Formats: sequence, C-alpha cells, structure tokens
Amino acid sequence: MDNLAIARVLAEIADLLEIKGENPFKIRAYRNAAEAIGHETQSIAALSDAERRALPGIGKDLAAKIAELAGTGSIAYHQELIREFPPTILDLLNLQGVGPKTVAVLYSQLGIRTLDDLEAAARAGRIKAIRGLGARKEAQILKAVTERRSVAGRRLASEALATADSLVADLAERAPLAHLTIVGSLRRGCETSGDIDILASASSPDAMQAFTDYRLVERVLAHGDTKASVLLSGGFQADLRLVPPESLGAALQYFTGSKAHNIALRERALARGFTLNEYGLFRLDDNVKVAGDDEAALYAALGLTFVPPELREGRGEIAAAEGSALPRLVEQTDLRGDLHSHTTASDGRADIDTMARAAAAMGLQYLAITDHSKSLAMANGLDEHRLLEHARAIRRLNERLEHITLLAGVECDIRADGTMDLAHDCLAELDIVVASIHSGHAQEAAQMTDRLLRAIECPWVDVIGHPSGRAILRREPVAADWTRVIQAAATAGVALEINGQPDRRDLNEQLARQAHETGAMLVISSDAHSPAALGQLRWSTLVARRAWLSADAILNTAALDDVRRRLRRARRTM
DNA sequence: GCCGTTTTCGGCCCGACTGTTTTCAGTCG
Repeated sequence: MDNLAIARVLAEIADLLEIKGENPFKIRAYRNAAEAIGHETQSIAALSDAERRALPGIGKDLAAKIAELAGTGSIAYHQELIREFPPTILDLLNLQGVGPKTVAVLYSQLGIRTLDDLEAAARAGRIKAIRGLGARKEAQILKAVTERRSVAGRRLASEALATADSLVADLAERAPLAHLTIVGSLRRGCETSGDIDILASASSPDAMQAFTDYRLVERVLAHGDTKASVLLSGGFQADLRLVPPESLGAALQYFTGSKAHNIALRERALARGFTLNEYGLFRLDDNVKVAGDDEAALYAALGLTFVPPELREGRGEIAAAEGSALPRLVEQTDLRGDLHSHTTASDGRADIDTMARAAAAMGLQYLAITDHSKSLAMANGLDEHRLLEHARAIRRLNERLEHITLLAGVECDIRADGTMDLAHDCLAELDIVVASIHSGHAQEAAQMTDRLLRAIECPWVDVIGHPSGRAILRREPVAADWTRVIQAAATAGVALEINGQPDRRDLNEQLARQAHETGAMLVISSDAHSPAALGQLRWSTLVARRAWLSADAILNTAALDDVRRRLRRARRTM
C-alpha cells in the first residue's frame, strides 16, 4: 500500500470526524498525519512501528491504525464512521459556503447524501425551512452546486499564474500606490493551484475596489473592507487581502502559508511569549509590536533564518531554520545550460539556430538539442540516418556560434521491453542521450521497473527523461519500484531529469528529494519545443527548490567541461 | 490524537466575512 493511499484514508477519517463534530484537535491530528505521509519519501507501509512513531505527528494510536491498514487493507474505525455517514456526503464538503456542520444538518434532517439530493432539496425549498439556514443560504447552495458542475477544482500552476499576472497588472494600473504580491500556493511554487491569492499593501482601499470591479469577475463571493473573494470567468477563484504597509511582512508570511507552516510558526511565537497574526508579531504581555513590516525580520524575531516560500510546507523547515541548516536552494540563474530541447527536426517549432540564440539570450552557456527518435512517428521522430545527419548540422552550426555551445543529442524512446529505439553505435556518436518513455504507460509495476532498469543498463544512456511519465491532473505516474530505479541510476551514474513542462514537473518533488538523498545526479531541464518554452526551466527549478536541493545537486549548474566529464558516457565501464 | 524549556495532563493559531441572529456560529483561508 503506497503512502498516498494511506494518506487518503486518514484524510477521509478527518473529514468524517468533522461532520460528526468531533474534537477539532483530533481532526487536525489526522489531517497532519495524512499530509506528512503524503509527502514522505520512504514507504510508510514498509516501516516498523517504532520508525513510524518517530515521524512527527504520528503517535501510538495513529501508528497502530496505519499498521492495521497496511496489514488488512482497512481500518475498523474508518469502517465504523462510514456506517454512520455515507461517504458520498464528503462530496458536499467542498462546496462554497457549505462546511461540516451544514453537511451534518442536511444529512440528519433531510437525509441528503449526494449532490443531486442537495440540488433537489434546494429547488424544492426544503433547505430554507431548516433552523439556522435561510433563503439566502439556499440560493447560495444552489449556485455552488451549479458552479461545482461547471468548473474543475485544482488547475495547473502555470494557468493560475497567467491569470494572476493579468489580474495583478490590471490592479497595478488602477491602484498604482498599492504594493501587490501573488501569495498562497503560487508563491510556494506548488504544482497545482486551487485559487489565486493576492496581497495588496496600501493605505487606501483603491485596490479593493479595483479587484471587485475587474472585468473578468463573474461573481463576488465576499466583499469586506480588507478582504474580498471573487469567481473569475474561466473558473478561478481569486482572493484579495488589503493590509497597511507596516504589516506587509507579516501579511506576506501569513498569506503565503502553508497552513501547516503557519500553525507551527504561531505555536512557536506563543512558546516564546509572542502572538503572531497577519498584522505583525506582538509581545503577549504588553502587546508591543516587535516585527511586521519585513518578512525576513519576522522570521529573525522568532529565532529563525528566512524560510524560502517553497519550503513552507511543514516538512521540517522550521527545525532546520532554527539550526541555520536550511540549504541554499538552487536558483534558475545557477543553471549554466539546458540538457533537453527540441527543434523542427522532430516536433519543435524552431530550427537549431533559433533555439541556440534564444538559449544564449537567456544567458545559458550550453544547450543540448535532443529531438525525438523514430518510434515517436507522430512527432516526426528521427531514425539513425536522419539523427546522424542532424548531429552533423548541429556541430557545423556550433562552429559559428560564439556565446553558446550546442550538444548533439537525442531523446531516445525506451521501448516497451526496455531496449533503446536506436542502435547503440548511433547513440555512441552523440554528445548526450536522454532516454524517455512515451508509450505503454499502463504496464504493471514489475514490468515497468524492469523496463527502466534495462534502460539504465544501456551504457549510452546519460539521462532518464521525465521518469514517471505523469501528466499533472490528467495521467497518473507509471507504476514502478522507484527505490530500485533510483538506486540503479545512482550506481550507474545515470542522471534523472526534472522536466520543466508545466504539466509534467517530472520527477516530482518527493522523488527528486529521494533521488538526491540516494546519491543520484539530477538535471533541471526545460524540454522546450520552442524558444519561449526555454522559460519552462522556471517550473523544473521550482520542483528542485521544493525538493530542498541546492545548486551542487544539479548537474547542469556545472560548467560544460565538467558536465561532459560527469555524463555517464564519459564514465562508463565497458 | 499529539506532545513536552512553565505541562505525561491540559493545552492545542488567528482573524475576516456572511447569514441568521439579537450576540454568534459557521465557513474560509
């Protein structure tokens, strides 16, 4: 049983307990454990009881429940809750304006257990008859049901950011004195985003007005003096918070989150005789403000080094910041080259020269041209003959280029049986080979693991591209024994890619961290199919940062000579 | 249900907005 499956059961218990009206701190304990387990790199099911209990947030009871789940496939306590409440009512929980109390009332008084039940009851006017609910609540619920059916939940960070950037640009024009920052999960660099959070710091309310008047607002969900929420056309929810300039630092901290990080930080503040809110850090005894305008100063006042937003997930960053043990995270400017890109030779949009100049203009010192191999016919993949011709063209151009060096490479398909899509003597002619899976994603774990291990055994493979093959929100990662695959890559000196396509980000942050801890080399790549897409290095860099990686963990932060020496082909033992 | 530099029991983050109320509970982030 994998970590995500365990986390899902614990999170569902938390939801059910909430509807039941249980002790909120007990609920939080289940939530915290689910969150921690979902992001743990080692397999929880494989751990001993003592090892589980050593994890933060897991005590005697939860360790026992996890053992029960791993051993029998279910938890009796969970089953009891399901007998009490049909699990379908959990669908009602994330409706705008409907929380656990309302769900409980709807179920106990009207027998509502599905979205359809709820809609029918609202249309029949049965909800407004309940004490504590009213006609407006009924209308709100009906709207929320309609909206739920028309829009999906979470979206790619790249889409959210594009929407957020347009919104901020508009606000900046109409409220020029406000200091605007995109906060929340986008600032933390998460791969998906549920809503768009914007912080405005200003002494006038202009930004608030501009926000609710924004041309793409479909519906205003809430609108107060300092806080407003809107639904944008396209399905995004956006929240704006307005704070005075002297609270900018505290507000940035607070609205960046995550929730787990904030709770831990506030507990730390209390333990040190302070209280922390979005307006500042205040001494408990006399309510004097000791920090608030500057975010780094706020962390310092709590005895911590600055925690980069990408690490604020409640995964040990506060303990590390206390001991000044946070890594210096890799930055996009640390990257000296990009080892994965495409041209018109296969399915790219620009020729070699255009890609090279675009990369040079970004300040990159080297760029690997890695077009697709023949079995990807849809992408006009290259056979041995065309590929070697392409490599000659790349090398000819290289002689004329001044500010950048091109590597002649390929993104070679890993066939279903783990063999390479191109002959080894052809691969041997190249400067770099990225090997990737593009088909047969549905293989069983054992077969997929063998396939990847076999690819890693090929002496001409330098990098495994987008190793898990996932498409965020669309396709699950392939099933494989990642511990074995990562170990094999580390032993063979094959690098693992962090792919920068915004819907791939593959390896993901957990596997990237595990790979680094296992001793595998990592590369941060764009997988650009156009000049503009070289900017996708932004997304893969974010993954590396969220995996706690510093520049020395990443192969392509090195100078080209050094990269050549460290590629598998230079180190292979025949 | 977890956890320990005031604690192995008694704590557990904090504030804004809405709707249904007569002072607040529920929801949200």
